[in-house]
Amino acid sequence: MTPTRKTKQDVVSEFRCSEILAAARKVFATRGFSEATVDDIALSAGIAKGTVYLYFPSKKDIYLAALKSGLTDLQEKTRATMQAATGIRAKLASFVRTRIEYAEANRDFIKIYHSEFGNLTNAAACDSEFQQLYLLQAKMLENALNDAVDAGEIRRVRTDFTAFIIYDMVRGVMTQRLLGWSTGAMEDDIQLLNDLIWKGIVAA
Amino acid sequence: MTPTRKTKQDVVSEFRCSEILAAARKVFATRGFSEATVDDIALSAGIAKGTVYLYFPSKKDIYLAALKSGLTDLQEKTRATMQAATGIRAKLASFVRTRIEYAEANRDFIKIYHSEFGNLTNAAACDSEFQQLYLLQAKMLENALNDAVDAGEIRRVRTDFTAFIIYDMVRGVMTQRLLGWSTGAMEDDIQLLNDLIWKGIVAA
Amino acid sequence: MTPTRKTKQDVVSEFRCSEILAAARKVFATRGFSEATVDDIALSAGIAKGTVYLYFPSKKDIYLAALKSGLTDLQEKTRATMQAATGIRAKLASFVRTRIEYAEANRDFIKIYHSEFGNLTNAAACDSEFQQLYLLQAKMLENALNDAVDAGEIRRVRTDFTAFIIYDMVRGVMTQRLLGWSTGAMEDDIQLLNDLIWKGIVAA
Amino acid sequence: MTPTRKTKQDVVSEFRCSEILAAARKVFATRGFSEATVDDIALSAGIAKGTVYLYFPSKKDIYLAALKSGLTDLQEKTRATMQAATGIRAKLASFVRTRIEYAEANRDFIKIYHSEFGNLTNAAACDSEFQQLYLLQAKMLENALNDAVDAGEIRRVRTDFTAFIIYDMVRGVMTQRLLGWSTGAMEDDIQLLNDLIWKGIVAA
DNA sequence: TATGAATGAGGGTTCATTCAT
DNA sequence: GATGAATGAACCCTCATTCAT
Repeated sequence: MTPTRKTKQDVVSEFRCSEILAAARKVFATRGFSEATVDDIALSAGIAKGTVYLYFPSKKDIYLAALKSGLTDLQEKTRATMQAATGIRAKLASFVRTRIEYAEANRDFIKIYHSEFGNLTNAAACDSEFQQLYLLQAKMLENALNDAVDAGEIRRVRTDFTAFIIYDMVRGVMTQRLLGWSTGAMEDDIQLLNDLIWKGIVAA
Repeated sequence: MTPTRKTKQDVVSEFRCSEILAAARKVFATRGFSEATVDDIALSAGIAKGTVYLYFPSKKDIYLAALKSGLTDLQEKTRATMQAATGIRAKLASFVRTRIEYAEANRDFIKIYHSEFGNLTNAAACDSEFQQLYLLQAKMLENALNDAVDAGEIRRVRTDFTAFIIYDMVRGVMTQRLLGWSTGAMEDDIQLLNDLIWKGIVAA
Repeated sequence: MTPTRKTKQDVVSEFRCSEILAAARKVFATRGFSEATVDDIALSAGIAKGTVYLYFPSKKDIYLAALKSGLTDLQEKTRATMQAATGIRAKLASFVRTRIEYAEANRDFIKIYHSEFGNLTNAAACDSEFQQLYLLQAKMLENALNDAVDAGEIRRVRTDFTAFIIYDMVRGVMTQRLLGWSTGAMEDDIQLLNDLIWKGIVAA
Repeated sequence: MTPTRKTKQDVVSEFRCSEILAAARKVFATRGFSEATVDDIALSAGIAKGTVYLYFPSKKDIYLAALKSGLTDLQEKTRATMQAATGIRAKLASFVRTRIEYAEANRDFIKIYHSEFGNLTNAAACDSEFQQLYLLQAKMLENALNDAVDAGEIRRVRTDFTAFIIYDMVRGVMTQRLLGWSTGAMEDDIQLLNDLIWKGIVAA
């Protein structure tokens, strides 16, 4: 009936791809790109090495696909929840909560994500599309901040700069929690982070 | 009791080491650890590959030494300026300024530093002493915050958590500037960052 | 005694075989044995890779079959036209014309043929039946030459040696024409080659 | 004294290169390019695989170097003896003798040479400089023939075509002898070949 | 019979490390 | 100490062959 029906082949193929990507995320998260071998990934996915190459043309492509799929997913979830929220305070809270919850549920991806972010200054990454994907994350915040400034909700600040800083605050909390450095419950961390973003360090 | 007088050999040896480390920082910053070769480093240092191994037992050790020396340096400079400052606001401002100025002057090191920080969750880094070195950075902040809370300078917050967040805000600005993403002058960035740390996003 | 009647299966099977061999000749001629993949051949034959293995047990066997079928064909055509000719001069002319025309019409096969001939000294080819097939080609010439010597048509020479040389002269012209190195029309080349075989270089 | 004195390094380096090339010729002659492995060559040269890559950037380059050095050598020897000979008959005899003796003394190289010649029609070889090197061989003959025609020593023929044919006659004899197909002594083969080139098949 | 996804052995190449000079 | 040639382990990727459907 529906014209774009997936064939059984497509379903199997997609399944294999996602299996490989899941295995890849685990391996890359543990070993990093360079230390990970394609054999590791294949083994972890329970398939033979050659099979991996039926679905991805190179190790680098596996890595990028793993990164991109997670990045797109996170990006979309963030966008959706921010859009659903009303007012800058709620929007910022949505940004914070969505991402910290996502990190909790996708630890392997977040490790790769942050690792790659740390390497953003390498020659290899500089001309890649990934800088753009990263910038996009901050841009969402910036747009929300711009609207809030226009609406008089918050004071006038350099919104691009502020957006990055909020982005980094959230990233830092993700890392703390990933490494088990945070002593608090996730809800406490979220609330405190919201608080700091909103009120700053100083006493009210 | 003979004081630890440096022999001429020691001086030459130290000089070679620092030359190699400087070259290594440049190479690692450009290529990343895995893509960098010992030949690259030797070439950049103007010596032969074998000579490198007279001063460092392995490539990994060069990397760690480059990281450690920079980290210790940054740590010490931060500590000193914070100690010289009076009051939490001044201390935080010292933390911010010292680090952002350091990043501006030591771009190669900061690239390695941030790259490694991104990989902190890798198996390789997990059991290393480097987690401790990173934690130490935040600990300085935490201590200052604790003092300030005790003195009633700022409201009572989870100081460990807050310290990390401030640390990450500063790290984020370093990255922005390193990548040329920041549109402002360094002084403006420093001031705005101080402002945001102190007052938060919302209008005062 | 039932004659060897071909079943429908046999016909289909033979057809598939010849299709695969035709595709194989094209691919092997273009890429050479090692660079050609079974996938290339299957694709060129318009069938799936697995299907190839229903008709040939291995890549090497496809190659040998392609070589052998062409070789047998060429051999038979050469034999027939030489037999039909009367007198050594006419027989040699038949040999020359048949082969050069065949090369013109079966470029793919000739490429493989000459390539394999060049590899005749390789360990792989040495113990094969192909040396015999090659020798057979020259043997036809040798027999004709022997008859001519016996009949007093030509002077007494080492006919085995001479046969090889004539064989090589023809092969050389095939190659020239295949590579587009010959500046003349085919008929001119044939005539001149006959001339040189018969009269040698020196002026009559 | 002489400014372009070879350092010891250079001598050792050249020696290694020639050792590797000698080993490569043996291996390539036995197995052919594709079946030969770099390990085979290294083993045959008595060095480690990695060492090969200190002297040649790739397997292909080893092959081409082996081919080129032999080809240049053969070319130069042929040129020199032809130049020293007076009259077309002597020049042709020089061409024949030089090459057949060379083949006898450099069997490994000749195997590669003829194998490569057989592959000349492959896509890979078509745009290479090697076609030119091959053409050069025939060109020497062609020039000599042109001079002879001008001097009235021989009848007027298409000298380019004739040159190729003589070239192929010699090549054929080389192959015969390499394969042990020739029943005669080398001197006999040389004389008979000269004879056939000069007088043709027919009785004088 | 036909398919094409899956396999895994094999090879070219790199590069950290060693060691004779 | 300084050198850089030599080593060989390790890894990415290819592709002939198999086999479940």
